Amino acid sequence: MSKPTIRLSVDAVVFGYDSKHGLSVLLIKRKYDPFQGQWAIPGGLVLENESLENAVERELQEETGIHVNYLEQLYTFGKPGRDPRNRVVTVAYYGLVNQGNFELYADTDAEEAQWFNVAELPKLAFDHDAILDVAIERLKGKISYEPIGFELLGEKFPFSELHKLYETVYGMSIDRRNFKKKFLQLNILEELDEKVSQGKGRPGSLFRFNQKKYFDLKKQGMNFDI
Amino acid sequence: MSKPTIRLSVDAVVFGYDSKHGLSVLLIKRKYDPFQGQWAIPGGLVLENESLENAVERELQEETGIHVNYLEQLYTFGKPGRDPRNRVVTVAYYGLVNQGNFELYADTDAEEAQWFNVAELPKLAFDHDAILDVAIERLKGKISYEPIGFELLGEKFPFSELHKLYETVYGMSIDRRNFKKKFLQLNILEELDEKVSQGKGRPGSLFRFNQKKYFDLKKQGMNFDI
DNA sequence: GCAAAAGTGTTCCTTTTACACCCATGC
DNA sequence: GCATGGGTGTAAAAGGAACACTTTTGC
Repeated sequence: MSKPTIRLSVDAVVFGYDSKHGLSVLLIKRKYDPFQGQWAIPGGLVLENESLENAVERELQEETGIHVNYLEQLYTFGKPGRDPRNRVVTVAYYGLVNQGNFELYADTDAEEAQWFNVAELPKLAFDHDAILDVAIERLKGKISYEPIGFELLGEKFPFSELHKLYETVYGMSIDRRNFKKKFLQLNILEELDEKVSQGKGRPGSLFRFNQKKYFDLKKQGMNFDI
Repeated sequence: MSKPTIRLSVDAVVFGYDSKHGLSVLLIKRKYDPFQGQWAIPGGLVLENESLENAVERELQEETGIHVNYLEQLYTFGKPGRDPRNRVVTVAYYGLVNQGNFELYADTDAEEAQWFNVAELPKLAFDHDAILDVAIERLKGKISYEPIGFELLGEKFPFSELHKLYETVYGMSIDRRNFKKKFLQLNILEELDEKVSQGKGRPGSLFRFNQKKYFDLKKQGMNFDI
C-alpha cells in the first residue's frame, strides 16, 4: 500500500446570463504548464484547514475576482491520469452569478479571465470539457425543480428575461402564455409597479422573486416544477 | 500555504431490499479507534493508482465481501474536523445489490458486517449519519426518473415486489392499479409465463426488466417517470 | 368456504397544450 | 403608421387520481 500522495483540488464552473449574450461560462487562461496558454475553469489546491466551499470561493476570488451568488457541488473527478503531473482528484462545483456581477464582458483587456458563450467554447485544459458538460446538464436539470434561475438574473427583471433564460437553458422555445401562467401560479413572484422598456415595443412590468414566500410554500408541500 | 496533507477516502452506502425486511443498509463494526465498536458505512483510503470506483469496489470486497450491482457517486464530504485525527475528505458512493447477493441476513455470526433496516439504524461513526441521509434522499429521487429499482430486485420478480419496493422507498402507499398501468405503459417490462406464489393468495406472473428496450426507447425520447 | 393476494376498466378531475388578438411604446 | 414586444383567455387533449369486483390459490 503506497503512502497516499493524492492531491485534492476544487474547480468551479461559473455561469452567467444575460438576454443579449445568452448563457456564458467564466474561464481563465493558464499561465503555466501543463496546458500553458489554454483555457480552463478556475480552481486550485485545497488548503489543509479550509472547507471545500471556502477553497472554491478563495480560488474564484484570486483568479477572477468574482463573487458567486449560488454555489453547489457538482461531482468529483478522480481518474488517475487526468492531471499529467500528479494524481489530482478534483471536487467540481458550479456557481451562478447575477447580472450585476456579470460585467467582465466590457473589460476587453481582461487577458486572464473571460466569459465564453456555452455554444462557443474553446478546447479546455485537463478534463475540463467533461466537467463543463456535467455542469450544463446539472444546470438544465436543476433549474426545472429548484428556483435557481433567479440567481442568474438581477433582483428585478421583466418577465421576458425569465422566459428567455429558460428557453436558453433548455435549448427550446416555450410558449410565452403557458410559461407565464404556470410560473405565476406558483405564487412566488411579485409584480412591481415599475415598468421597463427593452428599447422597443411595449414596456413590461418588473418582477421580483420572493424567497421567503417560496420557502413558506415549500414547507407546506408546494412543488417548484417548470 | 501549508503542504497539502489531505487524505482522500471513499465510502459506500450499500442498499439492499426484500419485501420481507424492507430497505436495508450494509454497515460494518469498526475495529479500531476512533469510534471503535461503532457502526459505520464501509470505506477506506484511496490508493495512488486506482480510480475512485475501484477503491469503492475494493473496500467493499475487503470489508464485506459483497459485490454491488450498481454504483453511483453521491457527494463529497470534506469539512475539516469530520475525522478527529487528520483532514480526510471522502467521496461517498451509494450502491444497490440485488436479492441474490442479499443473503447476509442469515449469517447471524457475521460480527463485522450486517444489514440494518433504514428505519432502525444505530448511531454511526464520523458524519456517516449525514452521508446516509443524503444517500436515502438520492435513492428516493433517482428511483423516480431512472429505472434503478430493478437493481434491488432479482432478475425475475412478481409485480407486487416492484410495487412494494416503490411504496417502501417513497414511504407512502401507491394505488396498485394505477401503478401497474403506468409502469406497463412504459413498455420496458416483459411478462413471463412463469407464475409464483407468495405463500398465500393467487400466484402472480413474473416480470423481467428489458434493459435493451429501455435504452432504445430512451434514445427515442421516452421518459422514465414513476 | 374463507382468507389472501392478483388481475382488470371506467369515470372524474387536473394539468398541459395549442392557439390569436389587442395594447403600449419608439421611431 | 408601422414595427416590436407585452399582456391576456379559452377550448381540446392528455394524464393522473379515485375507486370495486372477480379470480386463483392455500388452508
